[in-house]
Amino acid sequence: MARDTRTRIIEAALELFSERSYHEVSVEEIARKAGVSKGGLFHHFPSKYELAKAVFFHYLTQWERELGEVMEKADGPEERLRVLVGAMFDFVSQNQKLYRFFLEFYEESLKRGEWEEEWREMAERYLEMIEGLLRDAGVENPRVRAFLLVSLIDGFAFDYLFLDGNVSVEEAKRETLRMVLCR
Amino acid sequence: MARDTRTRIIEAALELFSERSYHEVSVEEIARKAGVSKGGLFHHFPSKYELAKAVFFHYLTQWERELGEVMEKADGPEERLRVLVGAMFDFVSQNQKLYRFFLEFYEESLKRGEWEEEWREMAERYLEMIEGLLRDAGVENPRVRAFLLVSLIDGFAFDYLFLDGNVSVEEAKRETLRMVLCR
Amino acid sequence: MARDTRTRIIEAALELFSERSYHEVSVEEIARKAGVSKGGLFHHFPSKYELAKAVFFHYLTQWERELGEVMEKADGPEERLRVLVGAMFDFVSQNQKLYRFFLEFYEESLKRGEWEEEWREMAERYLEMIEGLLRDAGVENPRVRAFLLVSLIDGFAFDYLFLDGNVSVEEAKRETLRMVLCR
Amino acid sequence: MARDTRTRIIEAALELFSERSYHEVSVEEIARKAGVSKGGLFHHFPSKYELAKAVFFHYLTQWERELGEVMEKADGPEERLRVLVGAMFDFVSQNQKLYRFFLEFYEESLKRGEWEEEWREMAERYLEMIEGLLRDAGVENPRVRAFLLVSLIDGFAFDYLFLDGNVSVEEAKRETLRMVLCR
DNA sequence: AATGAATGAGCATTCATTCAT
DNA sequence: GATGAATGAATGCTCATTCAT
Repeated sequence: MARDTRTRIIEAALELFSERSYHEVSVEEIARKAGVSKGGLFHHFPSKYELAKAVFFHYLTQWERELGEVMEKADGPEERLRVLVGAMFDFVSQNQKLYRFFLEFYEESLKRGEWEEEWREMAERYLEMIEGLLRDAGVENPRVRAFLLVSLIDGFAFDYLFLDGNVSVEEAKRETLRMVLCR
Repeated sequence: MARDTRTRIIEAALELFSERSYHEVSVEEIARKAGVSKGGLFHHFPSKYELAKAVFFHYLTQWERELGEVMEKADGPEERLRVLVGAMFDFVSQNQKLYRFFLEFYEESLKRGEWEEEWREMAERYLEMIEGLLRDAGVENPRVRAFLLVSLIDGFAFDYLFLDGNVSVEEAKRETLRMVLCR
Repeated sequence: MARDTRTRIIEAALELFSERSYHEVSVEEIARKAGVSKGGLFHHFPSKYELAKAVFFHYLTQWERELGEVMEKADGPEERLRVLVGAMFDFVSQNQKLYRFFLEFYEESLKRGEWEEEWREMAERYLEMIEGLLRDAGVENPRVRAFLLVSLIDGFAFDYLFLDGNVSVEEAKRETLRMVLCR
Repeated sequence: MARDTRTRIIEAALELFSERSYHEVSVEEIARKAGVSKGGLFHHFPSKYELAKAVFFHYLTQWERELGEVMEKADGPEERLRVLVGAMFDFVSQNQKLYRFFLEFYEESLKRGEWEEEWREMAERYLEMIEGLLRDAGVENPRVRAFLLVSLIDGFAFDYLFLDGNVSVEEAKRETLRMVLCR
């Protein structure tokens, strides 16, 4: 029951955070959508920020699991990279607004001076994984390229939101892969 | 005199919007910093949003002018592209937070259903300019690449803010250019 | 107009703080009583606590003025002491609840770590004045007695509130004076 | 077992009420400190106020017992008075904040319109005891003096909290005794 | 042009208390 | 006896905006 409510709240929050920004969504609204009272929500999460954190981790974990599954099936660095880039673009374009929430929460936590270590480590792990793939694929400067690939995806999430229709996701995947593997 | 006050407000707003997010900066604060009363500010700008718009255009215009000047001195598409990419990275890394405001305002205007023709045209002009350079440089799929280049820069602005130290801007310029020109 | 509102708020606050405790009186209530909106109240005072501070000083100043006037008319240390003790008891018994607010605010400021020099000095000045009178009257240990006299008044304010009917203020004045001047 | 929990709750509550004010200490906090659930606490006490009442009586009883023991050993009214005053000052200065809780609870109960009778009787008994000692010691107006002595102690509890360092407790005892016995 | 007093809706959070289990 | 999930009312405070002067 408790677990249920908690999950219901997280899901309601995610749905709302995906539509509007962190500051635009009120706790009241989340509670209403989850079918709990405001007090009930605060019984499960000590603050709006902590709720956002829970939402973030809930879906980050899920995303990491999905990514892992997809990549296991791929052979060789280039193929794995292709799968990775494909998954990243798919995620970004299918969860446009959710991605925005991720970036937004990222910032909010920075502002609170929380967590710098954890973020850095998480980002580092992520970057190193991509760097490894690029190195195995024989790319020069794999570190820099890994960083730029991540930037490209993050920026795409942003721009695709506003400029969509201009470019197809499939084309974007293909060109990105070509660019990133360029010798 | 009127002109002066207006400009002073815009400058104060920019400074604050460069440090904290749109919603975190209050009109009161902007007015105080500009040395005007709140009423005075609203005399010049009908709303906070319109002020943000003015700030945005003020600096966008300036940025376009600067970019134009720099690019005029460059010969040939590749050289011009090099100059352009260099200028974009410089701007982004030297005005990290300001860039965030640009993206933020971009969104705010979307929310208001104000993504008017004017803006689309601006973005289109920007993309076309880059697309033209890439085409002249003999790159395949110049349209997609132009979009991805812009995405890369936007994402870099975001990520560089949090992950800086990982990658040098100069290296980022070089690799980006190599990738974007990759045949 | 502004001054008017400010004063009206202070007066409304005082009236309420005299009836119920600091934490029991809500800002909303004060605003309503003063005929202002909550926002209006916060325009004049940045926080509930700062409003309380203003109330405190408003009446402290008034009390000091009144006390000064009364004491000027008295000759000789004993006579001045008699007048002082009389005024203190009168104030305390005529403004029972107000006195409670003073003590309460005193505490609140302590809690905020705001017991600044200013306050210590005020208390010191007060104690020294009484100490001086007692010394001039030839009392031993005038410092300790001054402190105990103040304590007695403060405690009387408290106890008189609950136990009144037991003791007449006039008798209390007379005995207090006798005790404090005891050789 | 039931008894144990009850006592544990009372002790936890006292400890917290000694540090912060009645309204600042939450039921949740008391429960946590006592190692009970909130529901468990409410199982033993129907409301926060009733818990406070229990705390109050628990310690009042203890205090009366201790005071009784100490005074039994003293001979003659003056000696007994000396012991009493000494014990009162010691208690007040060693349990500064606890004393505040007593006064605070006193008020809270007044506010609830509860108990006026009981308080009055308790206070009456207390005052009469002191009055008796003073009368036996040959003091004039023993009733008024008893009241003023109690006021002095109550006020001292308050002021000592803020102005300590100014006066030593031992000196305060001595002077108080001298004053109260003054003929 | 400019001031700043005033508004009102909105927000995150707290907390004593209830109740099904 | 005991738990802890849930409630709902209350609270201090923020802020873009309006308007009389």
